[in-house]
Amino acid sequence: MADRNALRARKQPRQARAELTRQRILAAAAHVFAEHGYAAGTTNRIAEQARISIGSLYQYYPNKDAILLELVTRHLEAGAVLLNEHQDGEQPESIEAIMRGVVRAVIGNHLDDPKLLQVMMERTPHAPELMERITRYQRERVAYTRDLLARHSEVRVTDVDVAAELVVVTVETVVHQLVAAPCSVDAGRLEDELVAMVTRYLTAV
Amino acid sequence: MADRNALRARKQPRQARAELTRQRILAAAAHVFAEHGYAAGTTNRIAEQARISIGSLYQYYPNKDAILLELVTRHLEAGAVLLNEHQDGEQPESIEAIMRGVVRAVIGNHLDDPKLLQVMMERTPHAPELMERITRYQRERVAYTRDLLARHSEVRVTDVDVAAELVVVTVETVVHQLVAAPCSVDAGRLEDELVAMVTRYLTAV
DNA sequence: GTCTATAGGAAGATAGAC
DNA sequence: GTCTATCTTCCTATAGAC
Repeated sequence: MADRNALRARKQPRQARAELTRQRILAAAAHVFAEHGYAAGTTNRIAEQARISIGSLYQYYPNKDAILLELVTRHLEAGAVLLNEHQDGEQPESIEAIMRGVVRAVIGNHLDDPKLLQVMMERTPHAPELMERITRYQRERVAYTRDLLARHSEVRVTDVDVAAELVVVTVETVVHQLVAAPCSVDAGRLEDELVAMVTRYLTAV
Repeated sequence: MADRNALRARKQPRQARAELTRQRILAAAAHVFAEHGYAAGTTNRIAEQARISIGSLYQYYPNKDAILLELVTRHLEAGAVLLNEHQDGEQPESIEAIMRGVVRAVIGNHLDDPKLLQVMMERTPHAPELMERITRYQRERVAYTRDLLARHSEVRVTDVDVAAELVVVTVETVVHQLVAAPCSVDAGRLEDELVAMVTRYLTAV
């Protein structure tokens, strides 16, 4: 009994430290990838930024892609959380209000680190596991949007499948562009107009 | 006189051959980049595909990025040509017809090699010359679109600057996505709906 | 002008001491 | 469990023969 407690007392701190180290590596990787890109964001630099040795890094992650994969996974999870938060207000809303919520959520999830997002996007075609995860996430969002459009009385489009695909792709990619490239016109205005565009598309007579 | 003609006779074939070799290198590079990506699309592979030695390749291009830069330049030029072709029919057209022409032109310019396009996009943030060229091209298209919207009587948007930026970004990025990722729904339908979306946005009362 | 051979350098990942 | 030192690999670019 006393032995078991002693064992637990020793083991738990170790696992907690390990989890903390993983977090440090992820945070360091996010920083390094954002600053240098994927190729120049070397594992040595990541280890240095995390203040651990390169040998230790490879004890927590088997290779460089695995680090990026976990970053992407967390990014998608955060996105899902933001979207669900907004869905929780279940009162019947206008299409415009719903679309504004979606656009805000997507912007919110991308705003903190646009350059890291760039790296994720540029690496996706080359890492099958990454590709598969992002594709699946996108499919879920399209399916959810399809149901939303099918149910909502304001929606006038003939083919909800095509419309859902178009709306999801449009919001995602346009937001990517807008947060990545600080363009000449005001960002707030562009948000308004993006919402207006998809709303008019979905509700036009 | 005879000497000059002899010189010309010798020189011209050489320049023609040289230009041909450059073309071969570009074609090979397009193929290799599309198949392997930028990093794994090595200069050795490009030379091999072009059936010349690596040493010869470096006599025509100073480095790897210069090859990609010329590919991008030609891609943008081809895009400009396609867009201008459609503008030549100067009869007053509906916004929908104009937008359909633009979307068709962008799709046409991207359809032949979506994967090469991916490589161009992924490399752009890391090569300043590339970035600058693409940014300039985009600015020109936004300016042109702004004037078009300002003149056209069907257009109802309040701020043509914001609208032009949004429309250009939307068409470009959505088309990129759609040609890159063969998605579940029909491509032709998506083209129609993309046209419908921007048209309804621009002409909504 | 085209080639072969290689310099020169950097990156990912591992071995083995502690 | 963490570190240092290094192995292996591979790429860009060049030198120098022909």
